[in-house]
Amino acid sequence: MSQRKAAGDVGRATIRDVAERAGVSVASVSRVLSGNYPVSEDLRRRVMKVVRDLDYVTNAHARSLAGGGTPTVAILINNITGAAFAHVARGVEGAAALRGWLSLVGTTGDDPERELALVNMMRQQGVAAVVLLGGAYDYDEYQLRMARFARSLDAAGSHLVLVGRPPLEGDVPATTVDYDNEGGAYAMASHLLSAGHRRVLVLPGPAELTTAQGRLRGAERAFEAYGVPFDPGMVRHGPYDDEHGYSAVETALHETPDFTAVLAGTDVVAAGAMQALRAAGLRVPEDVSIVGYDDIPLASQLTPQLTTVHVPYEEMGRVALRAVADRREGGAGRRKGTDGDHLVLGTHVVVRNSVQPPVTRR
Amino acid sequence: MSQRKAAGDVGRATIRDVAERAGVSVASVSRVLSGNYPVSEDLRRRVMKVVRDLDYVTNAHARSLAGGGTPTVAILINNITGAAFAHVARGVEGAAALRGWLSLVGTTGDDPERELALVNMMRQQGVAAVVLLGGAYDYDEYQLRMARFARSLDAAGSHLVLVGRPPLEGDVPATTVDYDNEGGAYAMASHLLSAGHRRVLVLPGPAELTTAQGRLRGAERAFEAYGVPFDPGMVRHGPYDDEHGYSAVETALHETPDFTAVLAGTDVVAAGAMQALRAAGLRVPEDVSIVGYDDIPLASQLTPQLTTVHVPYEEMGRVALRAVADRREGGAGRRKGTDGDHLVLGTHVVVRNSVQPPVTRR
DNA sequence: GAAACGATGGGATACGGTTTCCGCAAGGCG
DNA sequence: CGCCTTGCGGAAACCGTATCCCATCGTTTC
Repeated sequence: MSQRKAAGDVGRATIRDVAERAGVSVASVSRVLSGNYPVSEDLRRRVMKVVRDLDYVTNAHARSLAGGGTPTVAILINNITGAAFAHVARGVEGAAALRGWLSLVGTTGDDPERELALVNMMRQQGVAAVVLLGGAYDYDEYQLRMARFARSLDAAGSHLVLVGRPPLEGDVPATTVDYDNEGGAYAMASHLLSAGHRRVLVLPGPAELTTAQGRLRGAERAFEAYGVPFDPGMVRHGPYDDEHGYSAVETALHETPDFTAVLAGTDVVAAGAMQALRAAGLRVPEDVSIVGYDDIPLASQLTPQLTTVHVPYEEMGRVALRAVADRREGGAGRRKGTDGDHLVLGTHVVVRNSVQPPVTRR
Repeated sequence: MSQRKAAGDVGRATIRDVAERAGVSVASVSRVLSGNYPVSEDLRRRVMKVVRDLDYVTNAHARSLAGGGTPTVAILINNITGAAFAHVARGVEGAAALRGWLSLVGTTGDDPERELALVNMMRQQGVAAVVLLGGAYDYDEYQLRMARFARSLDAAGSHLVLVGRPPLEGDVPATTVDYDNEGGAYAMASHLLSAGHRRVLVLPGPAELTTAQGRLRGAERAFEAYGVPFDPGMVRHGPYDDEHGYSAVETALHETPDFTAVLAGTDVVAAGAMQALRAAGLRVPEDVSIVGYDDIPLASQLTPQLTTVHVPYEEMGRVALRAVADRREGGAGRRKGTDGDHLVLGTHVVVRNSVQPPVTRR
């Protein structure tokens, strides 16, 4: 089993092969390729010819070992299938590509364990930054582990960026790019209340997810501001998917059928809710109004088009990448000074056709 | 600017640091960590303690340089926002994670140039395989370049997998995982024809995309089989997005308003078409029937729920990964023999509520 | 015409691990 | 009691590239 340098070796060509074949030193080849050192035209031509002949490409691992290499951002996403996250990822990727950075997407499958494992894996890859997408889990232990990762990434010269979740507590070296989650929910609920709705079915999402908590809080605050008593019995937690929207409405129609509007924690949940109402013979928005959250493309494709809260997901992705890029430029200079560690982007209600003033029913 | 080993060095810890601090040799540390060599319990304990203290992780680049390292699959996707591709990606990632492989997603932004650039970049990364998602462009030059990449990936010990597009012509070392694209379109069109529709607006997608071509061909064959003349004037090409669906229907309502059904090349296009019909005061499916293609979640969230062609996207992703994994196991043994280079998965029509027999209109 | 200098190319070394080859100590057996 | 295994730790040789330092050669200047 001779491993090395068989005559007709099938492995990839190395810089040494190129050098040998061109009759020059490896240093010269490296210089021709990286271009940061003057080389004679003759040498360049000779080397490039061999490079083409051998179809040589430099080994990225070796390059980054030797100090060079392209900065890479890792994007950790719960579910590649989620439209909102996909938009953030696109924002990050676009901004990364602009700077010649590489980006890498990992999927956690909604599993906190896997998320932590991936962060670790990224650390091994020596990425410039890890961007974590989506709501955090509100367990103490989870938060603690996250903080530990932030510190250890920082120690390794990398950096943690949290997108779409609240910042970590305490003095943790992480950047957060967030949006006005609670404010959006407040505005959305106000929209419903000002249309005259009083009995509102609230489907905020999973109870342990920080985004769901914020959206619920925003709704509560709106009720308070309007002087309308908030009935906790009208809140139904559950996953961010259309099945939950469907089943929650189905159950509610039996248990508390007097609601005139549904405040969904997500456009997808709203879509499920809409199906359930229709299956029960109710019209939207004539009989029941519905609003969503996120403003993913689906929102405008539903019938009726969904009134929802617009979240600047793609912009958040761009901002997140810019944050880590800037921090890199700043370098050792002002490491601590201008932390600017918590950026918050605005949200706003997009009014479409899924809300009408309530009518007495049944 | 002293680079190396300052006392309070902030860089990541190396295996040498661990060895020194534990009072053992680097070899011992490596053995403890990789676990493929017997070590005494005492040694293991000592090393592990230091590893924890220093929060050490092995450098993935160095490891893969030295021959070890985790196999990595690169997934190249046109648009991370496209639901169908996202499902394939999820399939690949799931199967990869199962084997302990890493996966990496790159986005081409529908730009053939960038796609080729990314393939090259992946080659540098030394990935085990490159999975290319989505329809190919039907330019000769493009196909040729793809073939070249397939060969050069193969020469570098990697492998190209084409998913959801027809195989490359000639003797090219690439695996193709495809679905019965034309057959699905045939079945879908037949469904419409057997319901009695004769004047059908066809929105296959971009003319230069192979998937769109296949879907159009399937439809034509169905018309032929039913003995119904196929009117090329009813075909409108355009991008795979809802805007195209909307504007195409809008125009068609002026130019050829006698159609009783829309055969969309994609569920998203169907969604756009549905909006346009409704904006024109037409009901779906009472006045006009609509069918889509892909069966992404959107299809069942629309009102009415969309009759469409189910494509096993996630399964395709899994199959694709299995194909490269198997090929790796097979190793040098039977490199050429069992090529099994072209796998085709079945499609089927999913009947929902967007089709009705036609009624005379206007 | 010689010395100083700029432009280039080559050799050696570092990057952070893995792995092979050795050597030493302990244990088993005759 | 001595010799031969067996087990485990240490030194060194790579993996493929970038870069530092030095040698060389052709110019330019005094």
